[in-house]
Amino acid sequence: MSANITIKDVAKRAGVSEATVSRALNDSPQVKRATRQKIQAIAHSLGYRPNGLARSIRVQQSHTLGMIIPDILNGFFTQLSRAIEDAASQAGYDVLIVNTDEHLQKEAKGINLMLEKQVDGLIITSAGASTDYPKMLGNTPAVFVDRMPPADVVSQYDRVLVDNVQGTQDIIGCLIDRGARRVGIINSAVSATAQERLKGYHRALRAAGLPTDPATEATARVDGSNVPQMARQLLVNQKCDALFAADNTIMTGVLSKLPELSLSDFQLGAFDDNDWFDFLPQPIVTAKQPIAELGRIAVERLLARINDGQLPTQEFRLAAQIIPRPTATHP
Amino acid sequence: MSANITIKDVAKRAGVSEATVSRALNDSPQVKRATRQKIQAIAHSLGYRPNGLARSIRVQQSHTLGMIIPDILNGFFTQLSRAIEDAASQAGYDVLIVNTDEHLQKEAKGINLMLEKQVDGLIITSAGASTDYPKMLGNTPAVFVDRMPPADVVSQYDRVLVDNVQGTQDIIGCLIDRGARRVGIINSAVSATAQERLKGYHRALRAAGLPTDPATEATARVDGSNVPQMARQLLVNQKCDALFAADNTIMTGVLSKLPELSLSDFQLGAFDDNDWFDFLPQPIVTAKQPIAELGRIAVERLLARINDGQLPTQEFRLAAQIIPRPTATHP
DNA sequence: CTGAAAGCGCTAACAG
DNA sequence: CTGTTAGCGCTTTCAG
Repeated sequence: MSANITIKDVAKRAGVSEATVSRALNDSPQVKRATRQKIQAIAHSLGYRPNGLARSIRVQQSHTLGMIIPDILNGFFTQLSRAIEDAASQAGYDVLIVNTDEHLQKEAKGINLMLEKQVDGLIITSAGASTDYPKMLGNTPAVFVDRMPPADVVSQYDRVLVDNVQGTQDIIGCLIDRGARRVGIINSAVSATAQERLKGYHRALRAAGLPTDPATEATARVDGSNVPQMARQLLVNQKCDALFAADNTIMTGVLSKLPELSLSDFQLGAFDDNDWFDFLPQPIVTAKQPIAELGRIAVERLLARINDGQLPTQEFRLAAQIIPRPTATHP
Repeated sequence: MSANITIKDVAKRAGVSEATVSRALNDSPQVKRATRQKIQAIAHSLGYRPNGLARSIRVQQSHTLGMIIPDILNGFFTQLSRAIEDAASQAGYDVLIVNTDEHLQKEAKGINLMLEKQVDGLIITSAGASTDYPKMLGNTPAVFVDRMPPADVVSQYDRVLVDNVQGTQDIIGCLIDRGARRVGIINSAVSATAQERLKGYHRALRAAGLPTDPATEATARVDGSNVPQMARQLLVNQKCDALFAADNTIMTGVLSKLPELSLSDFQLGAFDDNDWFDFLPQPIVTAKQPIAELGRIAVERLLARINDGQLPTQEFRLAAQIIPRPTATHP
């Protein structure tokens, strides 16, 4: 951000006022064709580049969206961020991304940062239910994706999520159809989502007339560090014949433990799909989230709210697609 | 970016001038302790949030770095972006990310965007050798990571890369040590990098006294669409007993084709490592890039250049670490 | 220690 | 169709 050439330089060089240059550069129809072209030519030859900050500050909007995600290394969020970027850029908006590492403090810092950068709106995947979002956000529009805002303020925000209950129920149902009689679950630590997935798990068991057993239900730490040990606990000690991992990270933890357990004849299910699951010897039944859709709707909704702050808030629930995996290629 | 409360509001409320508020908020030592605390309290109670754009425009720097990457879905770049974000934020800089999808046009648009947003510097993983960076960038500092800038302007920019020759040579050498006699390569389309990796491949063959054969050398399309077919060509038609994939994307293409070829007794090597490679039945020898280092150095260097535009440019070559994979766990 | 005033680069009335 | 003027929110001389 060094001594750059400004609108003033162009104006001087073109022998017109700054206002005219501004108009010409913005293709205002109310400037003579000839002048406009001349000005644009001069601007180009001078290597003029508009200062977006100055513009934003003047017009009172940045045309920029902020996005708060907990872990960019997690494939789900990488894809989500990609989807959101695509949708936003199609609407002429840029997006700023901040990683929270699931830390509330980093999240707070990130949100602050974005507000200072004057984003027009925020897309948030919350790192925790304890944050006072209304106070943090002020009147900056926000939509929550993938994770619910804290219960006491849900109704104040739009949210777009996947149907966790149904998705989980489908997976477990599929495992049972294929012969599972004792299904273990390693759930995530994210409260609302975890509850829904647990509910789906229970429903599937009940629907099949199988008993629930607290001994087959475990909850992973947010960093996943205790997952391998839990996998062992459930598959070996508890003799589960199928194991459900409630998300991406958890499934990875499970997979890392499997070789040393050297079991056979058990099934695997997981929420969130990964392309490379196709390459594994052990098939995994997954629920694939409609990530592009999630992103598209979130952006759409956020932009709508930016244009009309009074819009009533809404919840969007999208169905997850079950990928049974052992099919054609996996006999 | 709606009607927010400004420094003026705080000043009025505190009965002081805007200047004093500004000083107080920036912890200037030249404002009386009492006034400062009072002002800060008022600012807080009013929910005042500084307008970063206004500040940036005034002080002529944004404390923001821009990052241009070709594909955020590629694990290598996700990790790289993460590393860069970490390093930058530690230095008090934010980072803006733009995805190019390997499209020169998107890259140009992205760079433009960042410049308009007045980033203080740019970290670029170039999408093509044909771009006229000096013209695009003007005097905004930039460092190139992972991919060389165009040959005619290399010397104008800092670059931080991995030692592709050595890394590849190590992988191929390892495959040969384990018995490979006819090693195929599917190279990437990225020119400079590809040449280096091909060189390493040739060197390893020569060192082992093996012949090179153009029939065992293929080049993937940038989108990887023809990789599966190439894998078939090399492994089946050309009867290679080992296959080297020059990057992440290519390896994925190869893996997707393997099941239907149902071969046995062949080896796999790849540049770029992925955690999930550990879970595959077929071990893969990889060269793992020191991504955190790459990011750290890039940021360090960029910041140094921001502070001193006259700094002589430099090239950093980091060693890739070979992961032989069939070890302890893979007998 | 604090205030008044100028100005970063840009756009939006308001005149002409 | 174009110029003049004012001002977005902030920091920074320069005075006091």
